[in-house]
Amino acid sequence: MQLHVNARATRLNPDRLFGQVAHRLAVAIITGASPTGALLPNEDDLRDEISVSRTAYREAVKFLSGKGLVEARPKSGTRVAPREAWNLLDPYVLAWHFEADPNEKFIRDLFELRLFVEPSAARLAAQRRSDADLKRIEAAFRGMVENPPYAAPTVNADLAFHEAIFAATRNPPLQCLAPAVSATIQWSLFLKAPDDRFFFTASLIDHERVLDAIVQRDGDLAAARMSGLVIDSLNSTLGLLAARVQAEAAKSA
Amino acid sequence: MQLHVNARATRLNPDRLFGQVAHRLAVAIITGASPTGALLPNEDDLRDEISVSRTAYREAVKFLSGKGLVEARPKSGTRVAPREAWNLLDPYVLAWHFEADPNEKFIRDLFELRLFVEPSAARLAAQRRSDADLKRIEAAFRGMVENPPYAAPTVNADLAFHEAIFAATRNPPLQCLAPAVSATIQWSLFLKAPDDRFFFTASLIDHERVLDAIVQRDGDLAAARMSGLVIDSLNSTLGLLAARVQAEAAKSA
DNA sequence: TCCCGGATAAAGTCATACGATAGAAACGGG
DNA sequence: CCCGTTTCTATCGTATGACTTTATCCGGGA
Repeated sequence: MQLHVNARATRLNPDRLFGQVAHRLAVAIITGASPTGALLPNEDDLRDEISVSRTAYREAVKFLSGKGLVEARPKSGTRVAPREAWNLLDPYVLAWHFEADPNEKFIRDLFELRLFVEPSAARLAAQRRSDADLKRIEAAFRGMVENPPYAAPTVNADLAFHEAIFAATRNPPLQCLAPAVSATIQWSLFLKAPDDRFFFTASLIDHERVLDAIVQRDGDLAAARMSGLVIDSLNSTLGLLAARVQAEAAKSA
Repeated sequence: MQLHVNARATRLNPDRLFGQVAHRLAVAIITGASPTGALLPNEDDLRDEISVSRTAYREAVKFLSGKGLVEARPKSGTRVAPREAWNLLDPYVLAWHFEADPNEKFIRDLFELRLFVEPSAARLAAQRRSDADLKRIEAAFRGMVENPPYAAPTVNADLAFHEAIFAATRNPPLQCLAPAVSATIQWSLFLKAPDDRFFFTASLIDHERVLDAIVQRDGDLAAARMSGLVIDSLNSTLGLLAARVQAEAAKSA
């Protein structure tokens, strides 16, 4: 599974060897191909499997250990950490999930988190936004309107819209949740049939209503409308997931 | 500044050399001693400052780059990344902040985030908790009651209480915010005069009321009471911060 | 049976070398 | 004198082999 759109720099530079190794290991872990507790290929044995030096391999492991994906201990080896230890909100970890099949529970959980956070973020944005913030949000919205539905620039504008709202909250830790929101949006658009105009139009209206509330500096209204947006997006995404599951069941039957 | 309590394993093993280097660099970055865009000590020059091989140094940099603290590019050097790129919700990044002076804005921002998230988490916990979840939450509460105020076991029990609530939500991405909540608690207790019994008793009552709502499986009540708990904690912490600032101003005058 | 200590395997650290690349400086043409 | 091109060089990236440290395992002795 490959995502065609990837707005932020949440992807390791593929030119770098260590990045390729990290990506490979991470995807194996997240998809479950390497289950919890599994030993990673021994640092020496690994040279046989993929031709890469210990240096590059070790740097990749260090990178992953910082995200809680692996644990290395002398003598016992380097093992896949239990999922509870993973930093699921890390931008890289979120991005690596796109390489795996869609996990309905995970996507629901992300939407649930989003539903808790993003309306509050919209409230703060409405209250605290500067004119520059507003310009940025408006520009993103215009990008959604003026480009063809589901095209790459449109998706990027959608992501930029939500990111701009987070930026307007002036709360850096809160802003760190923007990648999680982006992930739900990308999942939603990834699952969608690219000719589904109905949802796109509805989504556009949802966005416009949020923007309007932020223009008015009406925090409560912005929060309420953002809730509506997220719920609409969740419902349509869950519908798509169900359809996908059904289609796959029919195909294998 | 040194925090005496550190419940989770959010601290790099200090026995490992690479961990010491990473810690040192991270603290320098977070305190602002190494400002944005500053070049990190050259990989070769660094050997003069602290006697460490390139290997250990590079692994430390890789570790930090995964958290957005630094950016390494061939030739141009390894530079401190802009703060917007930092993953402020990463457990390590949160922990490293304790090595710097308290940053009021940052602590306020964390509390703000907590106020958005934790009441919702409490609601879910009340709705979804298993008996085992409840046992865990109750055990943590007992740990707060039965140990002396502000002692290490008490603090750990406090952290465990909130972590258990997150665990009961059955939402792994949401659980990843537990370290951020823990950080606010640790800041609050760090700033507090260790003989302040008044706040401790009030906090205990707040916790008991939340626990009671979870026992009753009353989601709305749990959310409301958790809001109260967080707000009480925020207010007392801000008071302590103000007192601290005042004391320092008086001392320097 | 339990405890202690050595063997051992794996990660951790070091030193060195070479390759690749982007920026800087030197150079040359207009 | 200015600007584009070339060359140079500093710095990161990768590779390799040796040595150190650490934790587990296992066997011997009390």
